[in-house]
Amino acid sequence: MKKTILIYGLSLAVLVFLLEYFEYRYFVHELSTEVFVFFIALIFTGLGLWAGKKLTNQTKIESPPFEQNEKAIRYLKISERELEVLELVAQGLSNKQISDKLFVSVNTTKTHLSHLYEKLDVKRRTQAVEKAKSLNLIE
Amino acid sequence: MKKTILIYGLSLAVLVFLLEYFEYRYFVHELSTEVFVFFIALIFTGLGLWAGKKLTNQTKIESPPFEQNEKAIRYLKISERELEVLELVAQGLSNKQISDKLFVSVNTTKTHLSHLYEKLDVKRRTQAVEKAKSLNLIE
DNA sequence: TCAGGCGTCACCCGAAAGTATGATTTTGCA
DNA sequence: TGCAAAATCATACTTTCGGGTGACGCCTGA
Repeated sequence: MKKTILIYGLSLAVLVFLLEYFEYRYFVHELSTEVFVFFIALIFTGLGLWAGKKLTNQTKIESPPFEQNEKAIRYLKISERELEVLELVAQGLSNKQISDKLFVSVNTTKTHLSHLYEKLDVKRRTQAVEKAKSLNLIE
Repeated sequence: MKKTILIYGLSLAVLVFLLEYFEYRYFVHELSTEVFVFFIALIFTGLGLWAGKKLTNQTKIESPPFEQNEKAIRYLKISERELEVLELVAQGLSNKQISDKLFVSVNTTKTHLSHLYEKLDVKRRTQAVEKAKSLNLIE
């Protein structure tokens, strides 16, 4: 980001300098002002395109990692443990497998899930996963 | 896309015309060439940025739609009906709801699902959805 | 200090999901 | 036309889920 802006600024300065230099020394008598302006326009359009690409690319790499995540989780009052269970459910694990992974009993997992269903306002685990993903709670 | 290019071209033409017009008539004696070039650079950088944004946005809307979809489905020998069931499962519907939606009995839905599990090499519906999405079979 | 949230666990029960097997009809293709 | 795959349904059985209820210890903030 900073680098992009820096490069853009430098290019701008250098180009302005060069163009003026050549304008004064050689071109002004041979080329019309239209052509001069055209080249400047062309070059800076290119620079704009390049800078735009850089900037949008960066925001596209930086933005995907959640945002609403935390906010929504807090709003829904979903606890740490519940979120862990939710993530494992989303991976397609059974209650038993989740329980083993978290070193708790199946009953505990089921309790967490019940609370999750209530908070997410769903009835089944598949719906919970669906909703959680759409809310960017997980993945 | 075409519209973007058209607008860009028109803006370019109009600006070049205007700038030259003003340059000759009024500015050339009051403003330095540096300032003139600066404004042109600024304006065309903006145009470049704008055009770039438009173009990248379009490619981002056009590219996502599946590719491996069909190929993978054929490879896994997943039938029409099975795919329908799979999609409904991914939406979090129960076997009963799916059956009602497809006007078949719950047993039929379960049969389709069994076949799906076998073809996808999974044991549960949540895993099936997980795998199907990662293979771009659905969504 | 006490209420309330969190995490843990248990038991019960009914519903949903999944397995296994077999049968019939439809359909596409050789 | 005939066969294989697909689609349909059924019956029976097992496993997993999910709901409801209650309980216990821990920690935190009022």
